[in-house]
Amino acid sequence: MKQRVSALLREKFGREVVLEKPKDRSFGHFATPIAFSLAKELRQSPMKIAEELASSFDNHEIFTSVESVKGYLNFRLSENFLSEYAGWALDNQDEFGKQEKSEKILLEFVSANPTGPLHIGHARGAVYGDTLYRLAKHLGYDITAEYYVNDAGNQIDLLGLSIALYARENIFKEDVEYPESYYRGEYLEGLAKGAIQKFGKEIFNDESRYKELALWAKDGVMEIVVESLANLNIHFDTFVNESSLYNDWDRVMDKMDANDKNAIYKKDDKIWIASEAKGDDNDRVVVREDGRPTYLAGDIVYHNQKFEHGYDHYINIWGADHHGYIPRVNAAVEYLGYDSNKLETLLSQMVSLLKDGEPYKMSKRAGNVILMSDIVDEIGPDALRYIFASKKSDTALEFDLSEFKKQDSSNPIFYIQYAHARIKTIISKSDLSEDEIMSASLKNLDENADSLMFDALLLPEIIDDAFASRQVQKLPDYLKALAASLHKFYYDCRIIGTEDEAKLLKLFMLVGLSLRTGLSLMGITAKDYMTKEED
RNA sequence: GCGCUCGUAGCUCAGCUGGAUAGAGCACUGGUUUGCGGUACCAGCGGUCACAUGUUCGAAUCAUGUCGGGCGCACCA
Repeated sequence: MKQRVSALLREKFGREVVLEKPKDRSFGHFATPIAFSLAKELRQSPMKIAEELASSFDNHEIFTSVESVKGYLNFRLSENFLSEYAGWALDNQDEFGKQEKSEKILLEFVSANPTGPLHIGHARGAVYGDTLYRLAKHLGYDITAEYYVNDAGNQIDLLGLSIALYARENIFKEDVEYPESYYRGEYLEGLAKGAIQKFGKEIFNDESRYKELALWAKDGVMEIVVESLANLNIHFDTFVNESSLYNDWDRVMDKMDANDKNAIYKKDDKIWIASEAKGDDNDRVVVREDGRPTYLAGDIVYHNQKFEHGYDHYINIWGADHHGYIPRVNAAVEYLGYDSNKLETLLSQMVSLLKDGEPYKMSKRAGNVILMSDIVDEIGPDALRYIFASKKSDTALEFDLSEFKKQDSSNPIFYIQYAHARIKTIISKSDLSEDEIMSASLKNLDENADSLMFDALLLPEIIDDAFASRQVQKLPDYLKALAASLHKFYYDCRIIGTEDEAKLLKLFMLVGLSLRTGLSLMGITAKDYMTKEED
């Protein structure tokens, strides 16, 4: 809708036109301050220019009126245009808001180490990534969701050690001495018991076998991770194991060297990448004195593999504490001969939780972290997804769990669901059949109904904008506002038994379509009725 | 110290490709249809958009600086 108007104006004026939604709907559906920018070039007052422009739109098929007010140009869409568009949307519900973008995108997110269950910070990146993924799919992008499994390095050794320590202390009741860092948490119990069955209990007393133990256990951890993500309706297309990459390292080094003979050099018996020349603060070690590649080496191979698969665009979602890492990866990408502008790294910031105004306590049982699955148990997957999708991902966030447990309008996810349920309920309450409703005309609506219809039809451009700007929160913001419009309309206007019953119900179906489509893009299933929870 | 980032109502946050009186929820105060789920709706209260300077017809939005908070600054991952 907006694209249509915007394209039309671009053609008419021969330039990009800033199109905005007026704060007050009485000004019209869209507005532009173009006259202000033209004023300087034309050396005329903005008011005069706006008036002239407005009158040039006489008898236009899309607009019923184009008015100039204080230098703004306000457009009101014709009811023909709006009602036809609404009718099309209802006839083609699966197509509503879809586009046919053709880019191939690789989206990497979560990528938490396979050493323990996901915590609340991971959940944010997971929800953010999955929402982007759903938006992109809807827009027609060929997008792949990928999880990078860091199944190599120290943390894997630590996993083996941690399981052994857990088993020796808690199962065999030995006195054990804990090192400075190790993993803790309830999940170790299942792994320890599984390991006894698989290997026998001797393995816990043989340090040389801890690696073997860890390599087996990481798959079990990944199962826990994948399952907890599935509970949030999040799924991945591909998993890439870090451990599988290192045998490609020599080839990748040669590739960088071939592209730029200064890319890789030896110093102090170590191999370095000259990342400083590409904007990093320092050069970085990629192979240690003893020949073991660093983590960065793995990531270089991984990104080389990504680019060799030939996507048009790459998106990484990382925890904000990794932001200092961006320049060195970009440097490597360039040394590999690829355009680092195609690699976009988005950050997901920290989360702190409150419950009834007090800081949420980390549980000892979980290992002094807040487990994602505990929060899901507490407020449900829908509320969790809503919270993380509704806040800008790259700024720190604090939220209170209790707000999302309430069963009333103060809880946004409840509020939106209730709007959808209201629509379903009233339609089932009406004596009219679906055919009768669908054949009604959406013309001659009063101002409030027209406004509601317009709001419902905005969904496609919200989707487009939310993905293009990577600002996923625009979608929940919109849904909340649409739900508010619906509730208000419902309150103000009687529907059943009036002569406009059919057309108003059709309007409601349209609103329901937008709500349902929007929710599904957030990985949330719309409810047809609300049940009151007793606790 | 350097880099990134944030600073908007008592609280949690939107708004930031510069544009018409600065928005929402919570909290607080008061109200609502002899009707479709009051699990809703309305109104009031509350802001020098951290501060300063600059650019502009116009700045919460852009630039520079100051102050304050967070994060990062490994051959860990």
